[in-house]
Amino acid sequence: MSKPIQQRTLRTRARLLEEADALVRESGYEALRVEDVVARAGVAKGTFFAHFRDKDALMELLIGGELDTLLERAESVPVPRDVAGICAQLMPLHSFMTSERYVFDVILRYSGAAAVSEIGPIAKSFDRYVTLVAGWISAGSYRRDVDAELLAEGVQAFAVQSMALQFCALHAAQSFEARLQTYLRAWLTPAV
Amino acid sequence: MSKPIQQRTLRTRARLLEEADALVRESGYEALRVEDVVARAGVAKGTFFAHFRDKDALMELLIGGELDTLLERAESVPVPRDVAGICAQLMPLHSFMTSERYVFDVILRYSGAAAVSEIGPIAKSFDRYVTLVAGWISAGSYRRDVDAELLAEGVQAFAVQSMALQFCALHAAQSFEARLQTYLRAWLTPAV
DNA sequence: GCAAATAAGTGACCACGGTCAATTTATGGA
DNA sequence: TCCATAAATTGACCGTGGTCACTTATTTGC
Repeated sequence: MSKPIQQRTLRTRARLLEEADALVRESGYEALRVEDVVARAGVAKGTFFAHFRDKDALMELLIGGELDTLLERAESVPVPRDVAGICAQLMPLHSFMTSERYVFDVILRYSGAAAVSEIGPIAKSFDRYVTLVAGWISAGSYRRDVDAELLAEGVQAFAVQSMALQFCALHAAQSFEARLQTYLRAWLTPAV
Repeated sequence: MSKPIQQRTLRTRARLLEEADALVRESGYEALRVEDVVARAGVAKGTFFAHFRDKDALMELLIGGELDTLLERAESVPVPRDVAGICAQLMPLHSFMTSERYVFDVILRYSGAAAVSEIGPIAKSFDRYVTLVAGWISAGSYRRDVDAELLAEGVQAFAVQSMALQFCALHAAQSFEARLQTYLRAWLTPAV
């Protein structure tokens, strides 16, 4: 009945992750090749796919890990007290998300959980993002006619929109941060 | 100096598009294979890439064409007079966008123009969407503290968010239309 | 300790998007 | 009509993600 995970398995998996991480640091996410990872880890290609469903599963781990680190940092700082503060505090996160077009695409593709039973690292981060921002909103003085959770989801939607527009040549005039602030002021502090 | 486009070119391109369209109607967008398209069009693989930069360029044409048809229809109907009306009128468009996960991903990836000089069909549709909705908002009685263009961009952001959440198992409880209406009421008619 | 059972790892192979030097076909001028 | 030039087409070939029948290593029962 016992199916203990063999030491070998852990070592192999660790090496794969380690080398993948190193390769990403050297040449970025988009340039990552499975063949390079296995070559440097000293295993066969098939071994890679015994450890990760596909290349994207590894990508999710790498990118999700980075998102988690950045979220951690954003959480461990005093609550921002206005829209500009919220934008500033989320900036490192948004910078990373837009550091490569490829990264942004992967994040969007995996931001939702495909199945309840298996919530991927990126989907988890997206939830954490909403929870974090909802907390900030609850603590601050923003509109009260809708609840903080919904407002936080809106912040995420506007952040995604702003990031997408940053990649768009037609909307390059306005900076990412300026655009996001405009959206969030209209969303969080409407003056009707 | 004359460089008239040969009849042959037009015929080949038309055949490729025609067969691709037929294949999509038979098996959906995700299942489309370049090899199948060229086989049915009776040309070599290289010919395909002489007509389209890559597979995605064809995908953009097919999906962009569909979006245009649906936008046309949405434009040729009386202006909706409330949030529910806006959602209803955009429904066919949103349904198509979420008809396949793959379609949604392609749309997101190409919703922004990579270069001002070359705005793709999908990016064009996204602009048209914003213009259309901005017109509706100007004609209706919604908040006036920010301009219609910005509000329309917000509508698009919330539509994208709602569609993304529809693919997410964690948020399957609420229907797409209900969620979008909740967002849009909060966005277009805040009651602070 | 040893054999059977199970887990881990291997690498030849496939699918499919994309490239390019070579070939075929069309066009305009003499 | 024929030739020179340019445009269109070809298909063998490549890169890379992913599969799977088989081999090798590890654990378990006796």
